[in-house]
Amino acid sequence: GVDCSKCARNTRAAMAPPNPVWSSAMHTTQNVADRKDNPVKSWRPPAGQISSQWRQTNLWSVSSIQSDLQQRLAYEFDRPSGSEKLLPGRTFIHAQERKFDDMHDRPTTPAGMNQIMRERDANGHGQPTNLDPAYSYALYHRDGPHPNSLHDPSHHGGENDSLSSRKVAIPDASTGVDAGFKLDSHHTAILRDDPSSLSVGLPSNFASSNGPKDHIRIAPSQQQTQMASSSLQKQFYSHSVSGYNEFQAQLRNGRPRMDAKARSQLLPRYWPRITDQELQHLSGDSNSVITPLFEKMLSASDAGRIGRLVLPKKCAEAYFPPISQPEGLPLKVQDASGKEWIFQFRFWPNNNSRMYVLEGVTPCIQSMQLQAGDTVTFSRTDPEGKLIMGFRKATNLSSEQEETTKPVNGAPISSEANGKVSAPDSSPNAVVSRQNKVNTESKSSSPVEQATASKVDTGGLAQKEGPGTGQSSPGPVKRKATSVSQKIKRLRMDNEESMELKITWEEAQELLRPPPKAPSIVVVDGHEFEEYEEPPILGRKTYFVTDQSGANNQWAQCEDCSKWRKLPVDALLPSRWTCSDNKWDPERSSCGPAQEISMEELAELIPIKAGLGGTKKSKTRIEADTIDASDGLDTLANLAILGEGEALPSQPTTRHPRHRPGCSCIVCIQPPSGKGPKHKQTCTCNVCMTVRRRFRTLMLRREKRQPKDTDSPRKKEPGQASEMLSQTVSGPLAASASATSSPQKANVNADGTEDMAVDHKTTSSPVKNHIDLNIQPERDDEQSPKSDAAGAARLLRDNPT
DNA sequence: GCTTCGCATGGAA
DNA sequence: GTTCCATGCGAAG
Repeated sequence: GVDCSKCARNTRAAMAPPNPVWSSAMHTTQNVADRKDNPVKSWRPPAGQISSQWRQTNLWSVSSIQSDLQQRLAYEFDRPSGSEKLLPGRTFIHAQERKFDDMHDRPTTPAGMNQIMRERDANGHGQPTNLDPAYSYALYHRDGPHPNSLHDPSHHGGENDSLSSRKVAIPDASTGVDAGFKLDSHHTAILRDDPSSLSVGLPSNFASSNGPKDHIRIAPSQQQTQMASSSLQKQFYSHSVSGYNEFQAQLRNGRPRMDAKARSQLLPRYWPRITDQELQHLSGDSNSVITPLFEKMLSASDAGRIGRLVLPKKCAEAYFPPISQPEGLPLKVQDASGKEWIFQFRFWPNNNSRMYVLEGVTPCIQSMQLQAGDTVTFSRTDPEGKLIMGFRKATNLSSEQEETTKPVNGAPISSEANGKVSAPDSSPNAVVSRQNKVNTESKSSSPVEQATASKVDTGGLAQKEGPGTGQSSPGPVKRKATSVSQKIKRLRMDNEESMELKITWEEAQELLRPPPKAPSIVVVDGHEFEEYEEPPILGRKTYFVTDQSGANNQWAQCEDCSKWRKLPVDALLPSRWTCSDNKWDPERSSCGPAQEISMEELAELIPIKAGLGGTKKSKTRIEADTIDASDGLDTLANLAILGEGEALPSQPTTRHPRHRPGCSCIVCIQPPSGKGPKHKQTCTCNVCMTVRRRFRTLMLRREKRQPKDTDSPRKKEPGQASEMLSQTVSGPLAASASATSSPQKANVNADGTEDMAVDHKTTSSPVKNHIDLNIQPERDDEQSPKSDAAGAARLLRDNPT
């Protein structure tokens, strides 16, 4: 609400044009050693100060027109919607750059950023500016390798995956969601006939529609992230990409303000993720164009007292002036408070390459109270060409919070800047930042690192060594911590996106329907894959039940009249579904006819609707479940809201943790109330086998808990447990099946309480005992006293008698 | 003995 | 296998 689009647009951010033409002769030759501890206060660009000279002699700035063009281009280039647009005039610029490239002796300069420029030229020359949201959305996601791409494949591993992975975009946002299936050829694949595959895909009815043994394999957990993120991205970019709020939200999410090709060249950890608030703060009242260049998380060495900040090679060569001598050049850098610092930009020969460093950064780092793990950002102002150094504290709520509210160098930050700060907790980054904080704290818990930190803390300012980066700590610890830090950062990048839409993948799964177009069957390694050329679409949420006769159905609610209609299990409903769409039951193909069964009966069938229609409260719940599914994204969002609501402690919980309608877990496949055929004692079906395995686990655990209680009759040998099992299990349905799928029965014997008692009895008289079918081995530790065997075991332990 | 400088080393990408 | 880069370490001041 406080964001000002006007201001934001003034603070133009841009993908940095790689290395403007630097000239070593333009830089001050003052001995940095003499001045690096004396930051220049109130620096004004007198005759040819570094940055302005860069610009004045920059071949990019041969005319004011071009300068203006560059500003404009910079802004457009940065637009998320135009991230890959190429700009008129770039041809000339490239030509100049190339010329410069040839002129300068930079023997060790790799392809680096110059390639980026050429690449851009090749890709985008002549490409018209196109701000069409859909178009730009597609562009934003089309990060796949370009035919002319020179990017290093290594840049696409790990950290970059979430951003570079190809995704399937659905043209019509109202009918589907980009599920982000990461498959070649933009295809969606469904694995068939693989009993080991995790059935977390489409609802079971979908499987049945495609063959009785079908399973949906959703391979990587990344899908959750991608689906959520891509959904939101679509919201942002497809629907109102030009709106500043969306833009701002995108920025808060920390996506890099840079060209996709630049991303492919620069390691992701150096992508500038500067926010508009930061930019606004950096630019102050001027109308300068702020061009984020890169950022770097400070290592222990960087933040230590040595005063050397190692610069990423490609960043240094791309954005800092070229240097041919190891001594390098003094660089003036302005911090967010306007204070000028002079660093020595130089390099060390290293393995036939160079290692670029900024020397003399200690005072600046200390002034900013930075430590290892924090991030410094480098930007450039246009047309002044000043280098701006910002920072982001790793432990603070958000970067904009940090830079706009915390005094820098003692200088209070303007209220204007403060006014632009959004509520930290409302932004996705808040969560992420909390994660960072946790990470930092956890890392600091290392005694070695703590000791190191205290040892290093000898500076005038409180300069504690950063988390896990004590300068003198043993190598392995330190390296490991550094690695962890990087991995955390990568995780954060993923999480930033996954937090954009609070819906779990499992929840989303319930809404996914196969695309209408029939799949082709591909056999890979003996497994049949259904390969869809289109991603799944969002459908209406339905509930899959097995009625008292054992028939499988699904139930859906009419969007108009809210009546529930029984449908065949293979019915695939669109996101908006009404009785008139009920082609399966002509008698109830309009809103007129009453429901086939009462709400009470329906409540019996739909476990998640605990107390459905039975109480006022439950009615409220079912009303709440009548979500507006007019749009797929809305459906997801509404579902997310519902999911959050259901997670509230005050809400009645279903008896099965994370129980999902339509799932095929041991609990959910049970007929309600113990009805239906009973399994034989020798049954080896999945349910019975699971029950046996669970029982064995339970017994083993109990033995571990009571290892010294040798007199206890409950102590059993593992073999005995198995033995008992064979005596005890007479089939899952005989074993308290009624407890498993009927919430209404939750308070009676068949629930976990009884299971506890049963369990207890089992130890003394196994033959008579039953097994709790609610118990799921993978959910041992969940807190569900009524249905959780672990809770039962705890009760048993606490009340051994 | 301490600090700084410059390069070397080796883990990670 | 190569490159990057965090940091170790010896030499010099």
